[in-house]
Amino acid sequence: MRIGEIAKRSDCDVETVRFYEREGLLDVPAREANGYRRYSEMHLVQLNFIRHCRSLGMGLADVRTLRSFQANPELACDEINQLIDGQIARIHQQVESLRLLERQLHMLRDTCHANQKISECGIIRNLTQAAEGEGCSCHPFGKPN
Amino acid sequence: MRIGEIAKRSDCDVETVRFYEREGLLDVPAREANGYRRYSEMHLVQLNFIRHCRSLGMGLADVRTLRSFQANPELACDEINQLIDGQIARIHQQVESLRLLERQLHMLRDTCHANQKISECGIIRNLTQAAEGEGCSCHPFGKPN
DNA sequence: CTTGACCCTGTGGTAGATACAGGCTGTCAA
DNA sequence: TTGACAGCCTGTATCTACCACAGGGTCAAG
Repeated sequence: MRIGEIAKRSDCDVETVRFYEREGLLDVPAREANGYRRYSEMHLVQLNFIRHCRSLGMGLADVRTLRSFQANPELACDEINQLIDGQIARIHQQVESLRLLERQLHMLRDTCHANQKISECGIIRNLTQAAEGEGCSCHPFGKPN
Repeated sequence: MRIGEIAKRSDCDVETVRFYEREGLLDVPAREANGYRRYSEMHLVQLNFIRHCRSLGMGLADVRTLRSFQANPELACDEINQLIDGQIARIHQQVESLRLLERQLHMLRDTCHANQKISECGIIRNLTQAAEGEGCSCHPFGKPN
């Protein structure tokens, strides 16, 4: 199949397929006489594997690692477990900080309900006061990373 | 104060301060005779405001918008509410999809506990099978964005 | 007089794509 | 036959929000 078809069948962009090839994640395909890429079913499996890992939030470096593990089936799978555990920890961490963020935003939002002038807007006042180090009426803000 | 001090007092990097200036988020400071940037307390408030918004997960475009609102206190604050509401929706969305992701990763992790060979590893098998379109023993995987 | 901590500009890199520019190939209809 | 249009090619630039240099200037202390 050609690049347009494999892209459609794996639900991603044509440019993304070429990008994965450049990155060494997807095997280099054969070429037709006119220079067009010619993909096999194996490429489709590879591409779906990559997209699946990406949908689990893994970075391309992790995908590369998993693919090399696949290529060496005699190795022990401790490293795979570690990789997945690391991924779980990262995601958990992200969830926690985003939930905190969500609560902070709700509190901020509650400081302004009515349609009033900006000079009286609780949100702007809140954000500005925090910036002036005068504390904040709705919560103790965290520092950016 | 000089750039090193304002950076330290707003808990960010010197390069980041120059970056905000280039991006037009932080007012251009005066210069000393030797060319060094000279900041006032006003700049510190501006910088803290930016860092505070960033800590709430807002993008620099939103910060720019908020700063322009600050500069026009006679406007109604409907737009500010919309901006914050949009931010809340984005964060909520992110939390939800990450929580789903976390559950999926836990299920995936549960398919491999023992120290065994990769050829028998449930994780690799799971990821590969999903890629082959044979379904997945632990859950229905979502597609990447 | 040298060391070391600052500061300057400018450029390039990160992740994971996305979006062209500019050009070739292939197929269909008028 | 000609023209339109979709699809493919390479290569480069763009995006976010910075971080990390290189290569150089400035300044106070020892």
